[in-house]
Amino acid sequence: MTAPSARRSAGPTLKDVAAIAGVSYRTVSNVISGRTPVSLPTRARVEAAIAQVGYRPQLAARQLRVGRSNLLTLSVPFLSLPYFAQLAHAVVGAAEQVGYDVVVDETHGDPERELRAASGYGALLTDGIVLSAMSINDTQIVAARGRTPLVVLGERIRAARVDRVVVDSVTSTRDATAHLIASGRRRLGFLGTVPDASSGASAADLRLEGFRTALRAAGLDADPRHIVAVSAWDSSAPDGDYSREEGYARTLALLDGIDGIDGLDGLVCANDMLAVGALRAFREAGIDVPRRVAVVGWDDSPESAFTAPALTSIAPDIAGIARLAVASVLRLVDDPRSPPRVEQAPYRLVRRESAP
Amino acid sequence: MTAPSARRSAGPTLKDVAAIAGVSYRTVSNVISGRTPVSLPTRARVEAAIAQVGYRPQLAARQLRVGRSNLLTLSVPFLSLPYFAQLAHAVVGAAEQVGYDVVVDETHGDPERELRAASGYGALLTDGIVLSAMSINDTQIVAARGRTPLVVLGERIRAARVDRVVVDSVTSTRDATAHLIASGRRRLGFLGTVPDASSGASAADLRLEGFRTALRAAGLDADPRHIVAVSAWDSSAPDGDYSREEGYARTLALLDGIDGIDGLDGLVCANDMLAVGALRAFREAGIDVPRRVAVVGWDDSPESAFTAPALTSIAPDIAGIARLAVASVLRLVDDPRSPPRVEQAPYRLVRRESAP
DNA sequence: TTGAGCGATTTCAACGTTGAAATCGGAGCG
DNA sequence: CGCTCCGATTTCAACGTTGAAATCGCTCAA
Repeated sequence: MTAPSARRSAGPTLKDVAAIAGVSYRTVSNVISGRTPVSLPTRARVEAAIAQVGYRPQLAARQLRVGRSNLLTLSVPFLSLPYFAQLAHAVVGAAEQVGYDVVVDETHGDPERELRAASGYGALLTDGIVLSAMSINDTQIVAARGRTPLVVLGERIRAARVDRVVVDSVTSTRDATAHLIASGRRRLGFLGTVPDASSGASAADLRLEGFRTALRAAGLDADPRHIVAVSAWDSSAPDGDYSREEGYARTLALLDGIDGIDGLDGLVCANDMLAVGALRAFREAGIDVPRRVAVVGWDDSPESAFTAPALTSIAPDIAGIARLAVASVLRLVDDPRSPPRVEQAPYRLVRRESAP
Repeated sequence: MTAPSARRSAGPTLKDVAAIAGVSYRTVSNVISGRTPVSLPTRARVEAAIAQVGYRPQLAARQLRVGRSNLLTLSVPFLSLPYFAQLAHAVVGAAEQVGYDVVVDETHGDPERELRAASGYGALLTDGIVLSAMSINDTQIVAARGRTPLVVLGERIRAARVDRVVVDSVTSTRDATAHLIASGRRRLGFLGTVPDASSGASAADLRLEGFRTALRAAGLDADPRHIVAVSAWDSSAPDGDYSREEGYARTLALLDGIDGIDGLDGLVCANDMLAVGALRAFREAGIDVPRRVAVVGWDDSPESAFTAPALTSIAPDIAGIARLAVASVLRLVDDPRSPPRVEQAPYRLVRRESAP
């Protein structure tokens, strides 16, 4: 005997409730929405009927009728990286505040998937998209963008052709670098440039720029051997290239260079994951942090207070980013022709043991 | 001048495409679904028209018609905890494999929010729910459960009244504890019981049970002072009580006891976050891990390979959990009357420096 | 006593899609 | 030459909800 073609779960509808309450189904709708006045006895009967049959509104029908889903899409490279996990946490929270749920998408940093996200996934489901892009630039985003409201996180280009929420990578990394210089470090390195030039000014590029800016301001220069790239985007890496593993491997390679670290006394990392890996490499090599080399990261990921030594890091205001992103995308939902804006979220330097 | 009542974004519909292609809108639908044969020239014209107007299917309408959304809900306590971030990553990936998107909800461990998740959120949106419950038990879940297919992650009760995917907490923690005993540890402690007895056998309780089982098997006994509870659920804690901060504070308190750690030579932690906090406390107190105290965690969170010392931990097969959970919930979607099952996901002990 | 006014309720239509079934048009066959 | 058959296409209705507007039933003022 084959399964009895369980076509629909056949939940109760407004009509079922209405039949029990002895009113028109429109009245049930009125009770639920609360926008139209309903007399007290009627409301009581309807609510009883709703409870009795266990009615639950069918959001698809509502969405079809009113043209809104109260859903947002959040697209990040890797939910498994602490920064993006924190971000998702904050976005889900911020969206909830305004009555929205969040659909999470992961791009793995894949340009094609990021473009697909920017273009709206080829279907209409959510009211807006918050995209944390890592492999595509403004031009590509503008070209791909569809009708769905879109807000992009992270910097690429100054020109405001897309709504963005950014944390100033140049200035923040300059501050972090200046902090090292102020504490007497003179031979600084940078870990985490991305060799792929095609994508334009990535966050890593901007952080490197901030690094150089601080050096220049102090009349210093960086040894090119101390500017360390991570590998290009690789879909096979489970967490991309801004990983602890990558930081560990690159730092080991740096130490294995013919001259060893050759006087390096400070290392600025493009993010905390790389810094965590670097810390381990230094620890294994018996290089004392911060005595011999000071290390700073970027993200202030939750584990940074617990690494050995605890990691000095740039702490972006992730909750602020999330709030701004959600507010921006909802502004676009309300008025699609609202001109693009770039919002800045604050950051601060959190000093811990690795660069006191 | 007020905004021109931007009622709908007015995207093109099947009818618009049909008008341009000179066919009925049903034919356009046929082209898109690909289930009904369409002649080559017609298909070409339709596809051109689709591209021309930038048509994108309205998922709400499809969902209303066919009764499915191809959406799943994942409900976790905190996306900001690595374990749940990993889980979300894995669930999103597993869902994508079968054509589903994932709506993420966070309960903060709040029993009310967990019940709301179990009951299906009072509205019909997604086809099924994967719930990682931390504060409610099987009985409560069964009582609250609504029509929406539900799969629960984590153990509570053996009786299979709800579909579950579990990793055996008792056995795995027994293994971890036995590993400490095998390496010569005799005075073991456990960090992370939850004092709240009302909720029944939580994961922490089961892990404690595994801990005791291993001791008993070795003819050992635990000093009650070495069984350390974390605080009860507290909505104000940003990451709940299984946090690095909590592990740090509780371990410090343990060290501050009148007798200090009093011979403690091994510590089993209910999860990696607590262990990371404990490692820091030991480090600050100058207590060598693993020489003086060996430490094991549970989760094998990504940072555990990079802590100082690297953390020995139980590694649940998170990808496996996710696959089983998605498969289970989809089985329920297909056949709501399918009897509840409990699926076991494997785990392994990953030996690192903290307990070699 | 009647009509205006108003809160409560109902009627009607539409949102965009797909399952089911009807229709169309040409190829193949007796 | 007419009939059947079958692939291609269209027609029809329905999914469950809400905006807009119509209607109902009452109170109150003239």
